[in-house]
Amino acid sequence: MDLTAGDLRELERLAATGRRFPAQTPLLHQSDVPENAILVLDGFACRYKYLTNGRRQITAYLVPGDLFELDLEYRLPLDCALGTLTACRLAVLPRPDYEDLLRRRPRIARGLQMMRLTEAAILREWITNLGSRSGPERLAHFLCEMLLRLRTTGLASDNQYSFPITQADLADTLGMSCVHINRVLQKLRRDGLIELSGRRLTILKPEGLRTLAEYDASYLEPAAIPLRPCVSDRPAA
Amino acid sequence: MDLTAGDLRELERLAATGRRFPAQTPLLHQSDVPENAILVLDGFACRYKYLTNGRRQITAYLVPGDLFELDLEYRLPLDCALGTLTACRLAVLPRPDYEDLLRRRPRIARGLQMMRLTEAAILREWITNLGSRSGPERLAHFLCEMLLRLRTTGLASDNQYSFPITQADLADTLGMSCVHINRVLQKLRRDGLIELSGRRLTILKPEGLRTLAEYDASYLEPAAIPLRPCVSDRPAA
DNA sequence: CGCTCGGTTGATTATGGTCAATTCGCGTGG
DNA sequence: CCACGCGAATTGACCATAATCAACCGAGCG
Repeated sequence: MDLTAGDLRELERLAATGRRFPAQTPLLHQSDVPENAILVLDGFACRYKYLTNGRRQITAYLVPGDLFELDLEYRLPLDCALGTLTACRLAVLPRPDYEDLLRRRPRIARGLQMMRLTEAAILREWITNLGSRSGPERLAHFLCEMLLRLRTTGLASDNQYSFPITQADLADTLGMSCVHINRVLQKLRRDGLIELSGRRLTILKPEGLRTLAEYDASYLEPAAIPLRPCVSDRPAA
Repeated sequence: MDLTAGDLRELERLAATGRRFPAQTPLLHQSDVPENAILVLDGFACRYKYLTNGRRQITAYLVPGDLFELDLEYRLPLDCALGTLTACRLAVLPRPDYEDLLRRRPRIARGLQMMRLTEAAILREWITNLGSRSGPERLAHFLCEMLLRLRTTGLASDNQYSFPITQADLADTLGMSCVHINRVLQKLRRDGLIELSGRRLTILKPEGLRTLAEYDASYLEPAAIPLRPCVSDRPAA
């Protein structure tokens, strides 16, 4: 992105203000009217919905650099809840500060416009994933997406990244039971595609995983707007 | 919405320019860079993706009043294709006209902002639907959503609407095989919830259908922006 | 040391997919 | 007017994928 030095300073300043939250913390719930924008600095957060039968569906991941936005004009109640998956560091931006930031930093505002397009593309990709792919394909697709998204902020070097997500959360993400997630994970391991030990994921055969998932990354291409300064100097290509 | 008389005239003028397209016509395909915005005046269109295994996933329905938007600043290639489901009448708006319309009609532009929020909410709802609900629940949810969306443009009176969608298309929408769709439809009929004959759907027990689907319409509430003048004077409440 | 959470395993069941044949509705051409 | 043909809907038989239930393991923590 074509952010100015001033824009970047602004983002650095934001990144300094992070508050810590433990894993599995609800931040906002459905039908709340949010008064803060939230920038993820560290850890994974997500949007999710509960059904009355107890099932939970995660509808989006927020990884470092992702922003939970406010709609400016209308104050619509949320259509889904927001919470952390892992321990997180979050920058909490009250509405006035958020509006002010967008006014003062038009290039950042432009970047957010792009981010919205990417977010919608990801949602459509998830619909395709849930509707049209088998268990192993679904999981493979999700892991490929995470790899690319984490790369844009330098959080994935090579083909591995920190992945401290429980299998139960994965199940809620991919619309499967956690027993089944466990078996699908084992299949990917058995096929030598991935290695998942501790809280770190290594993709052993990136090409194989992409083939299995029919992964086409073009929907993410425009996503190269790290709102969070990269940790490493240069994200892996 | 708070559109002015001038805004409405503008929309009326647009609605007069519609071109007709037969059912199942591809309009744009994936990775195209669109040069026209498209307003649906009549019939159903959709966004969809093909996988190489032949499966197709529909990711969004465009019903009369819905707009296929252009992104103004970036000319991103499409992440999914666009085509008609039924015979359609569409207003095709070349990019310059579209940009011009938004410049001249700030209230319409504001309305589109709201539309985008609703679209995203619908996508998240679909993710939940595909990931967390059984066949009958999924179908019921979809039918409830269509009822409400068609009501906003006066295309559903009471609890029935014209529904000329093939079972194969329904299958591609809900991530099931068309054999299964057929059986699920029969179950809803057998349970006295709906009647679907010819190309018309009647919801016999609206409350029952909503209960089955756990349908909560709040994600659609803000959608009351018919870009297409209502046929009837007053959409059903 | 024992508890708890997350991960793993096996057995059983259910939901939904696939294949293949049949029927129905409807428009077309003889 | 009727036979034909085509796409869509329907049905049955069989199979695969994934859910459920229940038990067990293993690491980390108070």
